[in-house]
Amino acid sequence: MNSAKPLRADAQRNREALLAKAREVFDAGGFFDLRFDDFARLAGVGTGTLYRHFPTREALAEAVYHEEVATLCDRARQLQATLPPEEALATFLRGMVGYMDAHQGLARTLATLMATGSGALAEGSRALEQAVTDLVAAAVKDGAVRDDVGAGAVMMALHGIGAAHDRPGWRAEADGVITLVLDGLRRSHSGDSGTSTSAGYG
Amino acid sequence: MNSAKPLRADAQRNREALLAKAREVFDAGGFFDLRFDDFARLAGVGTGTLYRHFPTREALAEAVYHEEVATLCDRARQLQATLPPEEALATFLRGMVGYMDAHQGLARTLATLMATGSGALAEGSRALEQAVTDLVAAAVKDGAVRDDVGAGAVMMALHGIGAAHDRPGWRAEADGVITLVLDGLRRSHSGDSGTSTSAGYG
DNA sequence: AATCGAATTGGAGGTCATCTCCACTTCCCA
DNA sequence: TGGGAAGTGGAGATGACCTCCAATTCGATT
Repeated sequence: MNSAKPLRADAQRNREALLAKAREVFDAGGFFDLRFDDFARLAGVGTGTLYRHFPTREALAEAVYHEEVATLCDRARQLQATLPPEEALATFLRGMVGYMDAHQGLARTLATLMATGSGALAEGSRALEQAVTDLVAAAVKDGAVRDDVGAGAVMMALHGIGAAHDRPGWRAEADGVITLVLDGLRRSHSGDSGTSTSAGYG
Repeated sequence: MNSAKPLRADAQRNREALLAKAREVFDAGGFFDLRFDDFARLAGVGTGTLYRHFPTREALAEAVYHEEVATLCDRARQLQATLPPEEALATFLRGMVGYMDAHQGLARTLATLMATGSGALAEGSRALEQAVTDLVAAAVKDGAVRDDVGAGAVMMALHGIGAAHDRPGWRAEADGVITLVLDGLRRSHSGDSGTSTSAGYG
């Protein structure tokens, strides 16, 4: 996956400096308020260098995001290996909220990128989604969770939590969403939840 | 609420033209791909006029959004007046999904504006949230719905649904989220849902 | 260690969307 | 119908984004 070309020493150094500064700015939440040119200066390189390493703002975000996602995915696998399925899922989702709480700036940045539809996060998103899908699948197989609602719904809920990072009572409400999702998932697939599709808006 | 100054006839006409064209572009989903100046031309007015009426892109969005939200809020009140609380809530949420499905471009635009944190939607958001809050409150009072998770959580879920408008299986997954939320809400507030807050990420 | 080709740098300047400004036009009241 | 206030629109200033290439730095070779 990560291949092709051994970077020269100074290039490597600059790349590192850019990533480090980017992570810093991300967590501060000011990623989109900063002129991209100024960001280069902040990191101590010229604009040309910045653009050489990261052709767009999104590419830079993707690079940072990548590491974070890798951490989260590892955590998911670890939970899945050590806890009963339902508990693994619950712990992971609760943990995601905690993670976002601790990295609000990142959450904001990601939400913006998502909404912008940049597509730069496609790979990372897929990785995270795969982790969630696996957790849900295991819980379903275990019989602990209904099978008529896909993991995509859980992703949407997480997405909403991240996107709403700036609401006043964020943490409590985010925990509330997770509670609803988990309790909703646990409910044995009883007949009528009223999945009728037409309500006449329009 | 809408007060202060009686617009001159031509001004009124231009304003109308701008709003009409805006609604058109919104639903087509291309609101952010269009140069703002070109939009003025599209509507048949000069850029100066556009900026006079709507100082920013967001202001224009807000103006369009306003009418849509009013419709939705009316619908909510109507449901609340004619259906039992729980059913009113369920019908409203299902209806929201249907509405977004029918207005995907609008959904995308709103999601982008939300994430951008423009704040332009603050008023409309509050109105919608009030409607949801009322629906939930009624259902809680009726005993049909748990009282330990606020309406904010439901808003977050809706937010997530809107923000993810471009996912492949959107409609099915969106319905899934609503199902989870409704079933989660119905569940009698049983002791442990594991609302522990620290899972050791960050 | 000194040389040289190749990789990398960095910032000056081109490009383009946003927004302002004001000379002109349109409207409406007396 | 005339006067003046309200509104118009587009030319051009502003500023962010990105490209390009002369100068520099690296590291392999002798």
